[in-house]
Amino acid sequence: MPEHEAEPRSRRRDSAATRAALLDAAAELFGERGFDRTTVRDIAGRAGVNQALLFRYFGSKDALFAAAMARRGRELLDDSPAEQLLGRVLRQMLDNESLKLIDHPMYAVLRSSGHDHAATAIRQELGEEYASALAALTDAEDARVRADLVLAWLLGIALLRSVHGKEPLASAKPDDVAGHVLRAVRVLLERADTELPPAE
Amino acid sequence: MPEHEAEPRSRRRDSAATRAALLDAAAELFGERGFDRTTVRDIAGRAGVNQALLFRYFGSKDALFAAAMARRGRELLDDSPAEQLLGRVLRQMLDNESLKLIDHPMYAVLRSSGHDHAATAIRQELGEEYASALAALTDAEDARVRADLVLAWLLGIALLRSVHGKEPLASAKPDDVAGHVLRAVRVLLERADTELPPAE
DNA sequence: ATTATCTATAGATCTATAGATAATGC
DNA sequence: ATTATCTATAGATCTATAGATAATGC
Repeated sequence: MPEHEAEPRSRRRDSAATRAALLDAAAELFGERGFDRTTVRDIAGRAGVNQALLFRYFGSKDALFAAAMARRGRELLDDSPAEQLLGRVLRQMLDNESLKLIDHPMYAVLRSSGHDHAATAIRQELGEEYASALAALTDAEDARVRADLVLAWLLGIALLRSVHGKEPLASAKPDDVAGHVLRAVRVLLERADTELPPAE
Repeated sequence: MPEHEAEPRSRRRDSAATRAALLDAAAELFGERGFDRTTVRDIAGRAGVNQALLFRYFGSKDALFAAAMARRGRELLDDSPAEQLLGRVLRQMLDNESLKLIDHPMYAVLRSSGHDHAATAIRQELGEEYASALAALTDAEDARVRADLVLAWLLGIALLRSVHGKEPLASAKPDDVAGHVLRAVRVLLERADTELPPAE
């Protein structure tokens, strides 16, 4: 009988796999509950390992938070040309079927905001990179301010939809929402080569 | 020597004043640090009273949170006609000089989002009322979705500015920011009688 | 032999309560 | 006498660590 790779807790001793499992579990839980409401035991439990290993591999809860944010945060950013970044982020955020992106660091940011975590530097870095990409879309003098406003909108929409479940926004059709946002953002980012999502 | 009314802790025994002091302190601290990072001892300390009184007057930390949110939340809403609501909220949010509005329940919401507090019902109520007021500004079929998007933008801007201190947005001139937002929002709320703030 | 994993627990919080103390009103 | 306020502490967490156990690699 061959080994089932997918079996949750039949892993051999494998420090790399354990580290990765802890990072996955941490990203999910911090995204769902925020830093304070997530205990190291929750994380270790979801990862299927003992809670002491978390400290062995990451040193502290704070350091694990930072590591979890750093890992996933740059994915979309690195893969997208500036012109398509906004549309892609919107589509990821709004895709109701697969709310799998709940482990995107954005949610951890939303639910853990305003404290001095080790992850503060990483959060700022990511914010700067998103803002830069968006600012490149306009020639306006205050491009960075305009870009920050777009970023703020994205965060606000994620907050209201996924964190607070505000209706009717939470159940609105993704294309409709993205259409509204992209149309309004054109007013902000003048050089209007941001593409709308397909009508149907 | 006459009594100094302003002296922090020279109050006579006055349960109403103590209750009010606890509510004030709670609104401020929940707004600054969020629910989890604010301890009942912090609140009692800022109010200048013993921590046991908090439980005597409110029963639990959760109930105090709810009471603090309920008290201030409806002020601006009740005082503003729908057409001016957005502009006023923006001006309050963006006024750099007086960041006194940090005790507005919006910040407590931003910093304590996503948990099942006793205040959840009140938060939802307030959200509905703001959304209704904004939805009244347009004739569009999906007025409520559009209104939610405006609300999301306001929350996102507050989040990025006051909670994360994102630059250059945090230091941008209030009129510039408000101008951008109101201009873009016109695209969403078609019946465009939302007034811009004075140029200077 | 090495090292991944687990057991057990120290030490530091934090909410909430029971009951004592002290200031007011009749 | 009433009631606002304070003292002291129970009980429940939660992070982090020290040291024991057990699975792998040579």
